[in-house]
Amino acid sequence: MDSMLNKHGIRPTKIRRAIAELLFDGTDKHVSVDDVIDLARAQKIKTSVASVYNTLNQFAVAGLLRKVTVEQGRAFFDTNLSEHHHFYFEDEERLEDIPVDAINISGLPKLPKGRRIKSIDVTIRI
Amino acid sequence: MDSMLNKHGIRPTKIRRAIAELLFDGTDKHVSVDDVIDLARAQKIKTSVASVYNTLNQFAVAGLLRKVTVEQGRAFFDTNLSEHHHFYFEDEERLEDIPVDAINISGLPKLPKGRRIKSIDVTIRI
DNA sequence: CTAAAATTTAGAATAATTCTAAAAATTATT
DNA sequence: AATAATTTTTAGAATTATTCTAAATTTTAG
Repeated sequence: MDSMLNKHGIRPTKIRRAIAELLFDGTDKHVSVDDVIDLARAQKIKTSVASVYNTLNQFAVAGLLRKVTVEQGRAFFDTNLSEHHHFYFEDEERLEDIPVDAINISGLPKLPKGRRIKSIDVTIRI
Repeated sequence: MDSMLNKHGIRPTKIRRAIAELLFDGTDKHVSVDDVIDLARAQKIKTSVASVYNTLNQFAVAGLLRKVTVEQGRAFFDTNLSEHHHFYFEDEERLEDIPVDAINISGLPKLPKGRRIKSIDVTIRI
């Protein structure tokens, strides 16, 4: 786990390691800040709201998580870093991955001068 | 303007008419709540923050506006109701339309049981 | 082992939005 | 038109998610 953090330029500390272990267990997840606070509490990890925010945002900036915004208000953090899309279940306020090859996108528009693509987000609201 | 509101099941009142006139002038716009408050102030329309929120949300539910969420925090309301996609200029916090035929999407994934598509949102962050 | 630097934290601050309940406007009824 | 009933608007309080602050703690470096 430390080498994973190091590889992304993040110093492994106790809470970063603990949160990384909650999240990177090999399964794809879409967690909110509250989800992580609950998970941490369940594992008796003593931490603070501010630290969870700090850590998740650091992970996102470092490329360990993908931040997904589908609604004003709550942000989700996605542990699946490979290219993919999302279903958003509006009534359940829940995301689900769509494999990249389930949607075929071709012919991107020309970009405004001096711009490059940071990401392409496809969300199907259902 | 009244007939437009009536057609969408919205009773035309003074502020609804005033906000509708600010927004539906034939040009496509992406406005935030603050933008509308500023526009209204510039036109000497006397209204309140709560009313702008109420009105924009009513318009969105009624299908007169499309609510677009690209960042946690601020919501945008899009006056372009025809099918299209968006560039999001992250540094400027600004949206720009992408014509529907500039991106070719084919082969949608199968939906979970009992679900139907409410919308497909494609955002290219640049 | 100690000093310096970085991280964590509790609680305050902020920002966008929603809620509340009273006032005003609109619509319906006489 | 006058009055009653209903709907809308509003100011300000409340809520929610998030960020900030500055002190305490942990981690790293010497």
